[in-house]
Amino acid sequence: MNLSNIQLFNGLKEDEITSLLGCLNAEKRSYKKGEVILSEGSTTENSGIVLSGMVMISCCDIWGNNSILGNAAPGSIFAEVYACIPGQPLLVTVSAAEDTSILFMNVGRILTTCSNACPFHARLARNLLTVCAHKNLQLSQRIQHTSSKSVRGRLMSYFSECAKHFGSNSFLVPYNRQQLADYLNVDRSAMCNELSKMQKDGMIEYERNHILLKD
Amino acid sequence: MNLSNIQLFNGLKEDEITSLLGCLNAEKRSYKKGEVILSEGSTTENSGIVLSGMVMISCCDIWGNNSILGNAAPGSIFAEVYACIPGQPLLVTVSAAEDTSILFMNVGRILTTCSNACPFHARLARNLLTVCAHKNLQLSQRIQHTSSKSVRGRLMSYFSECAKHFGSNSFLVPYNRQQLADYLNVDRSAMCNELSKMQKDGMIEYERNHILLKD
DNA sequence: AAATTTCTGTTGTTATAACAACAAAAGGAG
DNA sequence: CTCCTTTTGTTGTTATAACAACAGAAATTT
Repeated sequence: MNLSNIQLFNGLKEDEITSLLGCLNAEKRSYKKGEVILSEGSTTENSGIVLSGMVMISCCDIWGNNSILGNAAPGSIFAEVYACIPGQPLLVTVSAAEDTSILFMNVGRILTTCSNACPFHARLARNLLTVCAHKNLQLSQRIQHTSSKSVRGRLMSYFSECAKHFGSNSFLVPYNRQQLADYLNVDRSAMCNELSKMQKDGMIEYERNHILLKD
Repeated sequence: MNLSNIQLFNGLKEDEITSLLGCLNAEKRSYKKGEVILSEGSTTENSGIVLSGMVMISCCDIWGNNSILGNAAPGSIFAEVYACIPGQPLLVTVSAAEDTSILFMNVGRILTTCSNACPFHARLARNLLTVCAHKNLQLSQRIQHTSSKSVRGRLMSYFSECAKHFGSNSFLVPYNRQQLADYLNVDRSAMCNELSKMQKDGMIEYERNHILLKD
């Protein structure tokens, strides 16, 4: 992952980024598939940037209902909200969906101390706001995708979004079946069932994670 | 509504706020109950601050499923995300839950033009980030409250949050039954039904919008 | 105060999603 | 290649949420 392709560092030059990494105590860590990176209920000063692999952001209620809020692919940042609100316990758990390496940094520092020690702080703060706003949109979309009461409605809402995002009716879903079910808050087997009905009805064709949305 | 009590203006003095309002083309407007303030799909440069009344933030899919994402009481800001991402069409509709007055302002301006023309811009930008982060948490919570597959689970998740927020097991719900059902994505009558069962089971007592959560 | 509208609670029916259990396929490890 | 694990698809049963329809209460209007 090239650091200059990261949303958070948008508009910054390589050497400026290097200098920032020092400011923010950047530190790289690796995780095996399935490992928990940040736990619901804990606090953190650090946000993470996914360098490689993939992380899932999920929450689990006291009855054991697991819900996926979203994922973060290489280049994406997570836990930036908690960097902006010091002391706020995490409402979510972040875990590695596959072997993953993360760059942690104390992003919140740009909001408090030495706001002019580094000349690029202002730009970083603006980027952080943009990232935060986009996260907001992602959450709104996830809410929209679960607003239908039927499994089919939820799948169609999500697939339509995917198609729009990929600019094609043919796309790859970044979740396996269980994860997709947890994202849409439905039962996996009911969802598998509905997928095959939708294929019979000619709405979609699929082969594992590859979906083709018809007309 | 006293402007110095508004989150967005946190840490600013009265006269500084007055000066800012000029910078950001602030403009006050009033809406009758039920009126649409901002429409899904449109774009806006303006964010709104609720001065009095209440607004609902909702979305409606192509099949007519209406979902409430949240509300904004006096002092709260809405559409700040769209101020941070110029040109992004609204994913939601904002409407007046009762007679409401709104202060609109071009908040996004602090991110682009004249970032030093006004000495309070930096503070405002920081506040905006905080507000945005809090919105994020609200959306995460709304997702959590709909993660249970049962109506009862959703109600309990929401009520627990209310009790925590009010610091008491006795609290007022800011939604009527239909709105609460739309917030939790369940059928209203099924929800009413479940409420009375929960009362029979001794989990809650209620009288209209006043809820008492037992033990 | 009367009339109208909106909101809330109730009931019964029906559709459907959850659940459990299993078989088949795919992927990895030795 | 074979064994083992994980993932996906399928089926049947059951619980439950959606839906429709209505009555009573509350709020609003005139």
